[in-house]
Amino acid sequence: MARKTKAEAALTRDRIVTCARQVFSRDGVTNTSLETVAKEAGVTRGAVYWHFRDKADLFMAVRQQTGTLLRFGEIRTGDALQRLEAGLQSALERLGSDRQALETYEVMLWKCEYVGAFAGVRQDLMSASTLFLSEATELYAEAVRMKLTPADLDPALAARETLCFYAGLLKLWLADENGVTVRTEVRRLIAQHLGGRRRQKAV
Amino acid sequence: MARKTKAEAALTRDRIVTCARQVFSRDGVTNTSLETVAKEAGVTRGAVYWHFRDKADLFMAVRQQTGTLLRFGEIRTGDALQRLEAGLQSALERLGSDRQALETYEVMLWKCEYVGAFAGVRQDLMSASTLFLSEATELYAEAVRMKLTPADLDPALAARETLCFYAGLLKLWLADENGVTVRTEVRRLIAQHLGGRRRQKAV
DNA sequence: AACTTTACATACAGACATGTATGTAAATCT
DNA sequence: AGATTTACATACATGTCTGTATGTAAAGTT
Repeated sequence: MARKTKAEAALTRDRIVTCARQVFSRDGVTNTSLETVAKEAGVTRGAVYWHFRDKADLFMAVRQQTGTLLRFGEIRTGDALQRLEAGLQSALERLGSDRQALETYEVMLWKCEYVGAFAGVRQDLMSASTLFLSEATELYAEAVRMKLTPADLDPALAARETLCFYAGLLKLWLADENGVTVRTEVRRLIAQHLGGRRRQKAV
Repeated sequence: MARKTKAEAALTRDRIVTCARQVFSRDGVTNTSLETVAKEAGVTRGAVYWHFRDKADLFMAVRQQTGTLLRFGEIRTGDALQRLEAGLQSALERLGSDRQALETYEVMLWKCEYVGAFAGVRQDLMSASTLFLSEATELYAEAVRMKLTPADLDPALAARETLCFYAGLLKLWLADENGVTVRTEVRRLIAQHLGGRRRQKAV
């Protein structure tokens, strides 16, 4: 068969990643054969093995193609607590509107077994958590300095609690297709979570 | 081979479930063959297929053998907020001390793909969430009645936030083998989460 | 223009998993 | 005590997946 140009090859690679994401999110990572991914992408396993070492490698590419859902750095308006809230809100909104992000997180949180070659990926996720923690801790520290919160709020601890809240919210949101637990209340939930940090007026 | 008595058969079944849990938590559900489980339990696949219809059925048995981690009903001392806190604390403590519970939740949260025959299991988990919500909502409602919280606290919403917190905490706790995110701070985290609900003294 | 490398498709070999069918000796039932 | 069922072990039939080796025609290089 005719050899493709570099640009065409890049497109092929991208198609493989996109199809892998879709198939993974439908059938689960382990249950997906590279043959299925290849067929979906209109190529053979040869192409898949050319672009990726194995399934784990392909999975990494899926993650990278989507990137990070939550970036506090992109939020620039409002006080520290508002920026925290806006960060969470925009992450969850993206889940609802961005199909690629939805599929990727569905795979990562519900359709993947973090075992063997994938155990490293879990470490990766924990690194993301660490990053979240440092950003959120900094924001909470700023909130304390600005006296937005009670003075005794521990920024690191608050950040950890927010991380737990966020991790659980993501996972439950994805599973809550019928809107019985959290999906219909995301906005209020996030607002409440951050609102609880804010200094109370009185008793 | 000699037929076993009913009691012996029950022991065999139990051994299979126990070994399945261990192997699942080591290799992941999908990557585990029933042959491996059988060998580990000192039987053949024949025994496994006698006691369980297929792997999904066996997985259900693993879950049932361990049961629920969190039971607010068992907590009887303290006010409503304290009972909520004690429930969460005891659940997390059990993860640290009860190896069976640890393995089971490790499988459910990190080593299982909720796809195909397992999609139903995810619905099951959501039912558990619903149960959590109704219990927690009731406790928060009681807390409001007893004026332990600000009067405008919405019990249902607070319960949902606590559910998210709990779900994320479980998942992160399991992944945090090095204690870099939440494992070393669980007690304080839970205390803080519930403490945040309590009516503030003053500003 | 010849040479080399790329981007795949095709072919091959081996391993492994699943479900079912069948065999069987002892436990349980009547 | 004989008939029946149980609790498995064994055997079979089949499908599937992986990794690699090899082929190839055009893209890219010198």
